[in-house]
Amino acid sequence: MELRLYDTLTREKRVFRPLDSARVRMYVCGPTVYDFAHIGNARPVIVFDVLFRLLRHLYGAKHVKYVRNITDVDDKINARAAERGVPIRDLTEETYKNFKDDVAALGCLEPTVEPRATEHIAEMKTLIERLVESKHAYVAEEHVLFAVSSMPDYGKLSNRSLDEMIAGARVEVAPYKRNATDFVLWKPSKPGEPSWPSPAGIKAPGRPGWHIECSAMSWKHLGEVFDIHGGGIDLVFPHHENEIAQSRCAFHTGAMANYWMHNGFLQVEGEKMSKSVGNFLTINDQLDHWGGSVLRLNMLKTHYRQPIDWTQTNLKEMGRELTRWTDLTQSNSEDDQDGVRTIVEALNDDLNTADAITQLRGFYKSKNVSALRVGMELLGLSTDPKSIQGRKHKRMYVEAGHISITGQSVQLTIAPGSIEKLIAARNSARSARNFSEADRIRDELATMGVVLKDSKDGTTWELAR
RNA sequence: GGCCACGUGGCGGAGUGGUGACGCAGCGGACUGCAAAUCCGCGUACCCCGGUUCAAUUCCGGGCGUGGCCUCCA
Repeated sequence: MELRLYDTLTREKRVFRPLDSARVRMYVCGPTVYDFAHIGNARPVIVFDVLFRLLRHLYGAKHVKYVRNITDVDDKINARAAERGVPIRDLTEETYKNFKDDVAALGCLEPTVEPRATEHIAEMKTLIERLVESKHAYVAEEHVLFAVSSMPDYGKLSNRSLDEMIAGARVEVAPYKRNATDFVLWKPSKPGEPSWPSPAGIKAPGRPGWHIECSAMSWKHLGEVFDIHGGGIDLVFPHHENEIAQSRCAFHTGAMANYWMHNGFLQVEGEKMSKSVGNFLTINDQLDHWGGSVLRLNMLKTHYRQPIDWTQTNLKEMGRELTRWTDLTQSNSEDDQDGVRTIVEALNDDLNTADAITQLRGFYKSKNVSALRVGMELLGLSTDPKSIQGRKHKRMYVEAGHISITGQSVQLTIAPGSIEKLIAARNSARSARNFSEADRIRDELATMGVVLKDSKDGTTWELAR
């Protein structure tokens, strides 16, 4: 089956055909760097990482360009920097670094380019000048505004008409706007706010509006029209709608991107995630409790367009399932391309990761080690057993006769040699049918986190999960 | 209020106009001194009401519920 993707604009699954198969181009809206990214932010990052991996597989790694921007100029950033009394640049750099660490822990490849808004002011101004020249934008009170009425099919992506939007407008309309739905391309900066010389003959220094940066960065790195544009479903309106308006009107094209993909929202324990409810989960915090692969698997077990409920129960379940898989992948195996083919087949159907995971379960059940391993790798899931536990959880691993510990240092209460001695003692008690002594030793080991497994080939042990 | 999604067994979660995916839990069994782990087996679900159809969980309409957007939030 060929790759088919659901396109928000046409509201249907369509066979994916890149404009240029030697250069598949994808743009995804990245974070605004003012605070730790939350678990909801992780969804598009993971989902589009899977798509990136799939496209690399289908078209070759060198033929796919994935651009994910960093928004480092924004009112929330200004506010947070002022609140903390730190320079804006320090805040955005620190936050970006944290984001990068989080995303790497989630098993995501780095995008081909990670452009920053502040490094594309020139491109934004060029776009704004063009829009003003072609009467798609106008200057009013030192702002530049996009004239929505200049674009007949504005609203197509979010499927809303101008009349509806005007009727439904709940915000008070700024007096300098010609039309209630016109949006800001450039606005004046107050003293202390980041500012640049303004375009369109405006004397006062200013800064860009929210939407123009993505039009500028996608243009710079991918061209006027490209293949895929992705992001969270909440960005459909107004952000993506406005990006389309800016780019299409600036370049006089019929489309900005050929496929618009949007991931669904996430809830936490059945409730909307919000700081006031107190269930606001950052990626960083979740990584304390779970390895990145567990978070990733938990995210991918639901199709990307479906809503997802982020719960402890599910995370536990995924942690256990992943443990079984990673344990199995430690055994030797021959290369097996069936695994890749099967997973690609599942993903080709609009990135059906849930089905892909079902296929992995089949590989596990049939003990197809190689297929399981390559399948997991294609989904970006680590096959390393150490990737299960979070940073705060200590787990010991027995490797080549040594015990190694992940996470912070722990007090070793027993050495591997002593474990062997206790097992021997227990086994002699068992052969003497002294089961109370045998069970006592087993319990003693259990309190140290050592779990015994009796098989006909003898007794083995592992650390409690 | 307007627009848009979603509603599947105890839980999670695919999918389909007509043979009950898959995982967890649960139950039964094998193995075991007993466990643990593992393996085998077991489940007639598709929010409600209409309509279309030989046949609907799947299509259409209405209702209810949940969520999202309409305020620079993935």
